[in-house]
Parts: sequence; structure tokens; C-alpha cells
Amino acid sequence: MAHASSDQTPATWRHSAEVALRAAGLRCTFPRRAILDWIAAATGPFTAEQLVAALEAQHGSSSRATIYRLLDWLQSAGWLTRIYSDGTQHAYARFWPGHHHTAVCVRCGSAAVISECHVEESIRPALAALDFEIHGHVLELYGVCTNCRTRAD
Amino acid sequence: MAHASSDQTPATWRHSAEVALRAAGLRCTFPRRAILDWIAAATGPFTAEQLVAALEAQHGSSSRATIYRLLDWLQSAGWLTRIYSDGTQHAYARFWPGHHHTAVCVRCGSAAVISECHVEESIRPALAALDFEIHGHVLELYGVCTNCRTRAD
DNA sequence: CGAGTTATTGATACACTGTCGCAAGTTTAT
DNA sequence: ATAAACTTGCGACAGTGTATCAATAACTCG
Repeated sequence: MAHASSDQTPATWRHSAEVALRAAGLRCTFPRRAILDWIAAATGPFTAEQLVAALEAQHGSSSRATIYRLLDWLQSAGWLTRIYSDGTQHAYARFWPGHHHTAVCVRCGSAAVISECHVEESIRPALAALDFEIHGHVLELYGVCTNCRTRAD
Repeated sequence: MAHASSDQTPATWRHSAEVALRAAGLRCTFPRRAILDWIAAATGPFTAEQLVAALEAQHGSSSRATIYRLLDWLQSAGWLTRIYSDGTQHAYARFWPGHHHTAVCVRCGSAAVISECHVEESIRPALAALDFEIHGHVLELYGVCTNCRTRAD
């Protein structure tokens, strides 16, 4: 590992997100640390309610309101991305600030991040015809990851 | 208009969706017709609850359950597409079966359909690196439509 | 056209997710 | 340590979507 500080590992995410939290003038409280810990330990996308349930099972739990408040902030700051696949629930995946997309495995639920994005370029001809001024987009890919494919009987 | 039957107008949508409904062995009841009528008359995306409220205001209303059931079917059959922009609610836009994307105007809420799609092509190099077998994707674009832009002061 | 068969409806009750307001408790800076 | 300010958590609430099931309406066939 050449550049430990720029590796996008869960531990690095955990640390960087906390630094960003403090830099934003927010306080690093016990409930917030518990939330960050749990997210850092998550191996794939998760819903807000999974997080609520997991922390309720712990002794020092965080309340639903606190959890939703921090999730909102983490998303707006780019440390989480919304996953829209199942629609009605607030689902998230760990993320790094910047423009990325996710490839979600429909079997195991793991989400891979794709940083190259030429979507707006490739759709530009169609948009030009519509005379539509584009501000942003949501792209989410679904499929089967390597692990699940090799494990298929 | 050269090919009236292939025009993608609201009236054609209304007719084709009903034909598809019958072809699927489903019955064309009064509540279902009211729902199709309202959707055909809609000028942009709408939420399930807007539809519920609109039909409640009519004399012969359809119940919430009936509405949600038909919306589910219309979506699964490709006559509606889910709009994910506001997240928690079930929002839809009129649609034609086949692969399309939507460009949603953030000012007026109108949704334009984009039929050309080279998204998976353009993202293929990144996916190859991940060894991810792609099954499908969700793409939604946000921006400002011509009307709203020319109307800006 | 009328009776039988079967899908569909709607009412109600329910479950779940997410939000709000405020008093009490923590964190941070001095 | 102390004060100021932010944060928490509780409880109550609201909105959205779902399940159940008897009553009803739509098709089909003779």
C-alpha cells in the first residue's frame, strides 16, 4: 500500500468523514461516532432502518432522529450516496465526495463505485435535440458481481 | 401525421395501455378506466398520492388500494416509469414499453423521454475492470427545460 | 340475453418510515 | 472549571403504502 492516507478503505473513510464533520463545525459526539463506526463496518449498502435496528441492539443506542439527521448530513456532504433501487426506503452506501456511480449486485447487495463517468457526454446529442439544460443526473447499474457469479452452481 | 397508430400521444397511450391490460387477461373496470384517463390527461410526472387526491375529488372515486395496484402493474408492464428524484414517494411518468430515460425539469416538473441510450456502452470499460455482469440500469437527468429557461427573468 | 364463474373492489385497520419540537444533557472554547 | 452553544432523545405525529376479505362487477358461454 503506497499511499495509506489516500486509500479508500473503510478505516480511511471513517477517519476522513470524522475530520470533515469537525471541519464543518459539527461536534463529534458519542452517538455520531457509533453511527460512523457501524457504517464503516458495513460491507455493502444499507437502509436507514437497518442502521436504527443495529444500533438499538447495542447498549448505547442512538435515537432514530439522531441517525436520520446524521445520514442527511453525510449524504449532503458526499460521504454517503443514496441508493434508489428499492424505491421507498432511504438506502445508502459508503461513498467518497466527488461524482461517482454505483453498480449494485442484485444477489449479495454489495455496491461497487465507478468513478469514470461519460454519461452526460454520451447523452448530449439527445439532449441537444430537446434543448434541455442539464444540471445533473442519477445513474445506478444493476447486475451480478464477480463473487456471486463464480459462486453460482 | 403519417402513422396515427404509432404516435406517442396521450390519447394513443391511453388506448394502447387499455389494450395491453385486456391482453394480459385483466378486466377493464370503471375505476381502472378513471385511473387511465387521469394519467393520460397528466402533463408531467405525478405521485401516487396526487392521483389518489385527484380521484377522491371526483364523484366516482377509486380507492387507494386499487390505485396502487394498477400503478404497480402499469409500471411492471412498462406503461409507467418510476421517477426517483424526490426519493421517498412513489412518483411516475407516462411511458412507452422499451428502454428509455427521463430528463426531469427541476422547475416545472415536466419529464421528457430520451430514447437513445449508449450508457452501458460508455461505462463498459469501467465495468470490465470490476468484472461486473450488467443487467440493467436507472438513469435520470435533471435540468431546466426550454420553456422554463426562456421564461426566466 | 341471462346465469355462472372469477377477478376486482373498497373499507378498515394496520405497519412502517421519516419528521418535529423542546427540555435535558454534552461538547467545546475560554 | 464555567459558560455558551450545539446535540440528543423522547414522544407524538403524519404520510405512505399494504393486507384482508366480504360484497360487487365484469367477462364468458350456452
